[in-house]
Amino acid sequence: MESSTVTGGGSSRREATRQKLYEAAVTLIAEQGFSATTVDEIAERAGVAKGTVYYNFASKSVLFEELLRHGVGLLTASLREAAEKTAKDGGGTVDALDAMIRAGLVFIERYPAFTQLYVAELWRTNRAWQSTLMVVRQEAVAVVEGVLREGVERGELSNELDVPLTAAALVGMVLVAALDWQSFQPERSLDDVHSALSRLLQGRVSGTR
Amino acid sequence: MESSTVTGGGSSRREATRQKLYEAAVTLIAEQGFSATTVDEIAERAGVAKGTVYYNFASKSVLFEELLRHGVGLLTASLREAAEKTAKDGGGTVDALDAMIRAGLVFIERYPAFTQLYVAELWRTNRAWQSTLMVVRQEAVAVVEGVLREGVERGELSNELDVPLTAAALVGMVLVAALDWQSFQPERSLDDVHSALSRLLQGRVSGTR
DNA sequence: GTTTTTGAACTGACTGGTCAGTGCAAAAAC
DNA sequence: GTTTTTGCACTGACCAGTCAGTTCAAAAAC
Repeated sequence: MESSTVTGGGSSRREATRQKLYEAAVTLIAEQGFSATTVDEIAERAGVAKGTVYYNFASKSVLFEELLRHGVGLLTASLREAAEKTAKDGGGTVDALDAMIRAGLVFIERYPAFTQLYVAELWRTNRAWQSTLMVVRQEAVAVVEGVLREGVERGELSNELDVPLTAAALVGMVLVAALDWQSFQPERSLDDVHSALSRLLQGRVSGTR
Repeated sequence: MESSTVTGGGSSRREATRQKLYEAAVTLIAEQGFSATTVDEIAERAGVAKGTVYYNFASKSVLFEELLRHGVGLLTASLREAAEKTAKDGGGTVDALDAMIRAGLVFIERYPAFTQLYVAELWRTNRAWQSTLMVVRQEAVAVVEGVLREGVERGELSNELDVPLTAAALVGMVLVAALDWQSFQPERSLDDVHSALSRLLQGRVSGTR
């Protein structure tokens, strides 16, 4: 029986184990933080022995770094797809941003633990995995920046717009609103959250109507 | 000389020691996280003996909780003051929001470590200090929600506006933009950041001019 | 003289990482 | 077709080190 090659990685027994370890680690680290999560816990949750963790990953930190890369890879792919699909359907820049907001919300709804963990670690300094985190952050923000920049070039967005800062602000808006939604108002629908953010993006906050 | 710490002024000798401990703890925990920070480190950084930590605080967790309460107290006071001052000067709701954004940025510029730590812990679950965190979060968000709600009542904001979600989104926008600013573009001025966020708030993103 | 701080020793529980050994399915040898 | 070998993936007991929290006599500050 050979490789039913799923995207990017082979599907050996080993790969399945790694996947289980990712899933176990992401939940535990999101809840407790990296340091408070023990390798024993991760192994137990994944249903494997502790030694297996070290057979598959060089160290606890390396497991975490690869988890980060894996997760952000999924996010950027999703954002990029949303932007491209909008462009192909003849939508403008604002439509693309709106589609990316929705894609971001869908991602966070699906992988809340990863999002939580990412936010918690992103601005720490002096950590072993800081360089990985920087790279991975830039990948994600770059997608948003790209759409903004193109919008400015095409005259659809104000040329006074500060691309990097606005990108960060938009990402933050979605991130925090979504985490708050998940944590404190889980009964709300994704559409609710999306329309509230959409309204904010399009400046339809002021005015009585 | 008072260095920038999250604590306000104290009077007794004991209070001074507590402040030194807060200051040491906030930096270390922001950088490394709660679990990775040892009590020995905190004591050393504060320049006191380990025994002093336990003379002043019942435990490491209690020290952390009191730190949280104090820091968020300062933030909410600052936000509230900004909103009230704007109201007194005859500004509208949007002006009040703008003033609060600025107040938030000033706070984050002054206490970056506290902000970082707060964001890192806010959405965690199953932590000992979760209830403290919830209370403290609500205090802060309530200020923003209050201004939004009043704006809707006075017809200055759309009555379709989702108050809690918009409040969370605004807070997130400021938080993430500011942390990104501090971490990745520290050369930018506060005014730069403020005007970019202000533009976003007022929907002056679209359009060429 | 009372409050606060010191500083070093100690405990008991926990943690990241190691390693000799097991299980097993496919390949090789017969 | 049966037996033997190979080597990958996994196991779990074990180790050396670490940390929160305690204790306390003595000093310092007030």
